[in-house]
Amino acid sequence: MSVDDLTGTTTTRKAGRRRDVSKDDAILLAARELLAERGFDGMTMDAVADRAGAGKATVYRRWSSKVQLTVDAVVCARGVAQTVDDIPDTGSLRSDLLAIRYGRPRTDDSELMSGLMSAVKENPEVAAVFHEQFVRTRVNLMRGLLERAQARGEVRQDIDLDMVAAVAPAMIAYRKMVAGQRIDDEFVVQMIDTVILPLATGSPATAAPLDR
Amino acid sequence: MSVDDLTGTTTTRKAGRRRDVSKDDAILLAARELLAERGFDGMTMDAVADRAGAGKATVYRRWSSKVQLTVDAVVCARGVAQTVDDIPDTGSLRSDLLAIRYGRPRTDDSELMSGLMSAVKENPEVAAVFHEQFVRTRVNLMRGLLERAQARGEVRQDIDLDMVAAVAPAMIAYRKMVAGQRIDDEFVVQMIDTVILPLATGSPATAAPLDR
DNA sequence: GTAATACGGAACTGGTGAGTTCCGGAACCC
DNA sequence: GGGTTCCGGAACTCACCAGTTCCGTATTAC
Repeated sequence: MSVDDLTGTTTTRKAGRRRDVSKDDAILLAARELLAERGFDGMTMDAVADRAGAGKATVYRRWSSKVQLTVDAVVCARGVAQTVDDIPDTGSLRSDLLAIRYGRPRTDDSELMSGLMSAVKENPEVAAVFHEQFVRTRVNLMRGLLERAQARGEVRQDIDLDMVAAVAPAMIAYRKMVAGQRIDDEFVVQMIDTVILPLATGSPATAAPLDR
Repeated sequence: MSVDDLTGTTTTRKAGRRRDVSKDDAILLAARELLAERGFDGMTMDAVADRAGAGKATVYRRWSSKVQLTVDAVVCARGVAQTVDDIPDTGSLRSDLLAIRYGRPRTDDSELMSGLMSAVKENPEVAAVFHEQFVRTRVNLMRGLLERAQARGEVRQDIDLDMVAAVAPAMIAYRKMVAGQRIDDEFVVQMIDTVILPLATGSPATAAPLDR
């Protein structure tokens, strides 16, 4: 017996080897990588354990099923820029939009996204976390930036915010997952200049204020 | 022996029960339905045979593998409106766009599309027919309509045709497959009026010329 | 009729993957 | 050291599914 937890209640400090918490991260990372590389069906629990340098028993000691592990892995993959507040107000919508892209040090999560698609169809639990992570967050961010630009008087008042906010996420997801093409800077800049800005500001094709 | 084919050459008319060609269609239809309902992985050959009222042996007598059957099923699912020429020139881009939707008696193929996504990732043969059927065709159609409207002077000359042509397919695919929402007339009309037309014509939000 | 072929259905093979169990060993508390 | 818990690894069960084979029957040409 020992008194060692923060609430001050008496607990039993269990004897024996303690669980190696660093393995949690290794397993989650392996799961994310395999999800991105091979998709949900292609991600086998053996492969996850192998890549994490763990035994399959260790994985199942911490997560009760493949679905639970998948959900946790995706939840823990949170990107950097979640809300409007994470993007400093640069004073111009164009710069704000470009700034999103540079707040991304982590593993390309559009891969993760397409890897999850198959699981979304048949698993409501995965679908829920997927929707929260990859749909709501992105559209909300776009919407926030548009509203901020509207407040600055940069963007028309009469646009359909929800519709316009969905354009960029849709085009990026489409190019990546459906058309199977890369999302490079060139595409993103071109899309912002020829679609998003004209739509938001109502001005012509925004003849390239080239700052790159 | 008998002389019965159209070229007049002597052929051997085989004895025995003849292959029931109507079963080809039944099998292809069953495959398409199951593909749409359960996706590629969820479509089992047993289920296809069952639904078609055929034995599995009969299916394999006609298609050598699940992949081949899938490819044929998708190829045979061709929609009605393939090219610009199938859409009569109504004189207005808005009407042209709305006309696309009404040339569609067949089973909702956005379901088919999302059901195929998983197979696209890992099967190049499926990916090729998918791309031809669901990507190239749609963007080309959009591009054709835009060019026609440009020739009428209805659409700005300085827009990025490829980019703008991709917007509608992207938003529809995104809403359906990623966001998991329905594609109803309301959404399509709203998208046309608040995104596509403003983008193409450069005019404001096209204050609803309501003709429906 | 007879031989040939297609049919539906069922049984079968072989591979794969989720989840479980067991082992010898390592880490920890007392 | 002794008891306890975790570890990696391997072997296992169980279910599912692609593809094959076989059977009794139906259809056709001769």
